[in-house]
Amino acid sequence: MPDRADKAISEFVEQMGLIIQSEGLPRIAGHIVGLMIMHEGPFSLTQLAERLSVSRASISTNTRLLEDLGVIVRTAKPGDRQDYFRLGQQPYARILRGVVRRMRRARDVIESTREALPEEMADTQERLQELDAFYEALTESFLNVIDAWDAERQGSGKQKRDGVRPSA
Amino acid sequence: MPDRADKAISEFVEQMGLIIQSEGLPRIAGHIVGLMIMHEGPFSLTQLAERLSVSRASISTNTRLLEDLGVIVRTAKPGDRQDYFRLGQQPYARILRGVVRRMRRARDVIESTREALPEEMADTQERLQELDAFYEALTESFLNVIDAWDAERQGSGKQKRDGVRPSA
DNA sequence: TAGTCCGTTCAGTCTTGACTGAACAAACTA
DNA sequence: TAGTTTGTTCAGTCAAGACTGAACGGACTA
Repeated sequence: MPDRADKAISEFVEQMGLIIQSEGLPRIAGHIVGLMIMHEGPFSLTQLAERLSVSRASISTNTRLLEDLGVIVRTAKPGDRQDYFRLGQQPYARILRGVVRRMRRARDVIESTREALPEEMADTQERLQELDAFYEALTESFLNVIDAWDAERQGSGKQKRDGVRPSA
Repeated sequence: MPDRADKAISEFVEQMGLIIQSEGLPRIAGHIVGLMIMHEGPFSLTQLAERLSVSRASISTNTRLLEDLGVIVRTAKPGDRQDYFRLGQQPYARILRGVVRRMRRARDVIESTREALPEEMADTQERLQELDAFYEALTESFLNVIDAWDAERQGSGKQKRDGVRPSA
């Protein structure tokens, strides 16, 4: 493999750390995802720790986190006691779902604030309403992207839902 | 004003700090925006510092930041040497534009990585392509929300653009 | 001119949370 | 049984960056 490619790969892994970090996840989680995009794997916990030069404790914590998000999956090899990890299905959509959850929580805050306000504060109510509408539009837009992604990539599934979606 | 409303207001300001923080901005910036949603203002720098119980230095830094983003605007009162601040037009869309900028930078990383990889790594290329396509879909979706918002709220402007947008 | 009011900037402090090392439990091996 | 291997957990360390206090420059006033 040419030198240039090697450098590009390690740089990509590094950068994915920063990108993921800006989505609110630990940097090492990004490194793991980045490495798995570069090399299909699967990787054992020890391999990940060595390859990324971080402690096994960190890998354990972050693989657990990514596993909970559904971004990576834990697999096994017959006759091998180690756990192995590789990217799951639609890993990026999974990360996006986390963002949607955050927005839902924000809307809860907005809603409960509105309820507690007296009617006199009409203009405040209006500004809150506007903020809420913005979040709603954004959420809707996100879910559409996720759906389209599912429908297109999931293969034969044909999982596409219709326009109205369950709000829960 | 009833006690309950008071409590709801300060809690909202507090929560907006956390929400904005999760978008990668300082907490105090969120407090400022939250306060301005609750009370139209405008507020002077000193008023903001007192109301939020933080130093004037912090307010100066964060108003500057929000002003650069276009989220708030600096205004003046005749015969008053102080600067005053209030929410700008489409403040939420402005914040979103920052997110779009981040995604554009991520796509640059992806693109330059792909260029540096040899053709042998076909499956890696494919995974990168998939990640890039995801970002593209997301960016497109964001810009649609922003456009729709502009068109609807900007008033009579009728600024809505057609489907294809300038990629720069 | 001296004095006051503003906003900005910068060095330093402090808080948050990522990361590590070590201890541990469970599952296996000899 | 004792000894490995493997993954997890937790107290402690460390680094990034938000926030503060103090000093500064510019604009105004008397």
